[in-house]
Amino acid sequence: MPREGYVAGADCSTKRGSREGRGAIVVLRYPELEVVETALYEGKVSMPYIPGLLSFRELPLLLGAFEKLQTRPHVIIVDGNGVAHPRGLGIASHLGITLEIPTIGCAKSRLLGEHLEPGEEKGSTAVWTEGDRVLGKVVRTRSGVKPVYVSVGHLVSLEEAVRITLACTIRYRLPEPVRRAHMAVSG
DNA sequence: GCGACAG
DNA sequence: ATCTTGTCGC
Repeated sequence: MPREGYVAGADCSTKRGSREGRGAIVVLRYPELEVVETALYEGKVSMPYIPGLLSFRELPLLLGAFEKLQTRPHVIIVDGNGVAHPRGLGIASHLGITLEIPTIGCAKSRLLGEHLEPGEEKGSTAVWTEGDRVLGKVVRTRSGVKPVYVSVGHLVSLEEAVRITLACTIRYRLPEPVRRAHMAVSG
């Protein structure tokens, strides 16, 4: 990720009791964080949600949204995990490998592993591990608010992942790119 | 058998 | 993820 460029956020939503799903990728100018493009895709999901198999359900929706995108982002922050996965292949990593674009995993809750509670101050982090393996970092993006789980997706270091995540977070818990993508699929 | 479990 | 009212706090 250059000092300046395009950061994107990716997220999905699905209707309950239906196979209808939506995937969105929103591109923002970095470091200004102004939205420059929003791509929304609607399609059917073919799998139920099963912990560890999220990609089978949501990756097609994200790829559908990406195909509509005109701007090629330098990095994509995905709502979900990267290498912090039972097989080391969460949806963020899967998307990055498929597109050959750097990605970061940013989950709202823990799929596996252990960690200490990060400090209450914005910017505080705690190492997130599974046995001897480092899964990522638990990051406090806002003071006094539940932290997010950041992990390497693809072609980015954990340090860069955390740095970019914090640089993209202004006044909400979730980094702007992911928050905008969430708004696009649900709001 | 019991508890955990991204979205 | 989705359902779903009021409520606590800046």
